Amino acid sequence: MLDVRFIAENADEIKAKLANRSGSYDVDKVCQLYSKRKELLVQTEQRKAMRNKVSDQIAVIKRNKGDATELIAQMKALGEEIKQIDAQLAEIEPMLKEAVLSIPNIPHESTPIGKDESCNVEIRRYGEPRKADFELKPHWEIGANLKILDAPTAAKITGTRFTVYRGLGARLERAILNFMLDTHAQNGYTEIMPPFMVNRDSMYGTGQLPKFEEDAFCVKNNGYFLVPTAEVPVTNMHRSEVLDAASLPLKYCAYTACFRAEAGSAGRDTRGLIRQHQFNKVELVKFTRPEESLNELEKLTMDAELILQKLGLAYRVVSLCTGDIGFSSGKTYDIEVWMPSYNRYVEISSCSDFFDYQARRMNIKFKGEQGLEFVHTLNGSGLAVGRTTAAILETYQNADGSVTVPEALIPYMRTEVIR
RNA sequence: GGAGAAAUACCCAAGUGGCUCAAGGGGCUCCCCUGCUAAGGGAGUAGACUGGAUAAAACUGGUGCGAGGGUUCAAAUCCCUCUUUCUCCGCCA
Repeated sequence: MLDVRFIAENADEIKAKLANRSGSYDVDKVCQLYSKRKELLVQTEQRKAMRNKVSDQIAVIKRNKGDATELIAQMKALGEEIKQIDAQLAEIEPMLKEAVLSIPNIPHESTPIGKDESCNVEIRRYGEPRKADFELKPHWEIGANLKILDAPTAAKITGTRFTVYRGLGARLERAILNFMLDTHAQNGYTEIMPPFMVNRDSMYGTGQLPKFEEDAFCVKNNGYFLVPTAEVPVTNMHRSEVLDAASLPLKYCAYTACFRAEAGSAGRDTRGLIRQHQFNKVELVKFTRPEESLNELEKLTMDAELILQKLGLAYRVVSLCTGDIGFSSGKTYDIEVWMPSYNRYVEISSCSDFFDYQARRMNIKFKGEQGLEFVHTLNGSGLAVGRTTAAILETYQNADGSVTVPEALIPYMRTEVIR
């Protein structure tokens, strides 16, 4: 979230910057509630100061066996006033919080301005899209033919948008995620295996709530949420902490299954591994000093790209425009892998710099030269495993229906061909 | 799931309604003493978050004893709910 005071004092500037985002946001509401709250706060605090002072006097009188009936009566009346004002405050506080939480991050000045994804800017490309002298099949057909991906069985045991991986398919998925974790660990990321369920506070911390509740799965028993991404548990590890400045930047990588309701995407990407209710992902998370965060975003993006390079998959990097970046993000690079069945680049990683937006929301600070400051948080997929599997099957497919295992994965697969 | 105990500052810990706007240790920081080290002596160690005031400060208010409510003129202290930890029982990969 943004600083309430900052919003109140820079309302016009903020409105102008948010106008480049998609959606509309009620900055005025924040300002109104803020000034109302401030007014009430001054009133109640003056009365509390009085009460504290007189209560001390009463204590002295009582100790000297004097009569304080009159003062106690006065304080009783004052207490009623305080209670009334506090009740009004208790009504306004959650409204103000809600209003502030519903304001998204301000796009960074280097984020291209534009209304939707057509205004995203391509930064660089790597590799060549796969070409072949036979007709390339989509991964769901390759997977079904090799009996390594089984959507009908998943539909039977669970429902649509789930997949059963079988045999070398299951091993391929596991090989990819192990390869990703090992590679990131070599680049200085500490491996984390977090809970796959989180509480409500964590969902607020990273911004999935309150606005996007319908996208998440909630467990009926205890109100926990299935993680939509490892970003949620991993970033929240340091919620309400003061980090050791010398330890920054903190770098974590984590594998989790990710669970998404995919509300509003009915009919899109219904075949294959591209859009599932449950998918595997390795996530990269960083906590940095403010002045280093943009540079760390570049490095994080390259760390994610390294996976695709080692796997020999063609991709491009795109800088998302103001209309397309996520709610909490100030700047985002998407990495898009070449997917032959789509005949275009498909998102496989989203690397974002949240600046101090999440840190303020989660109260994560470090002790800097100027005293306590909010850290900057960043994260990016490194990478979505299911989509990587899909890209490998399609890119490395052979005319006979078999799939060559990319060299980097052979130690993990213990075979050179899936047939 | 059941029963009991606990949660106070960096750590340990005292404190059952008003001279506690939290005692005392330890540790840490600085200073004194000393040729150096040890020992000894002194000072500091509740910050954090919010307000008011100011050109900016100095100054000043509120909240803070696991979290949130309540009782009271007044709560670390009494009551309720929740969380976490420990002990025992049950269940269990």
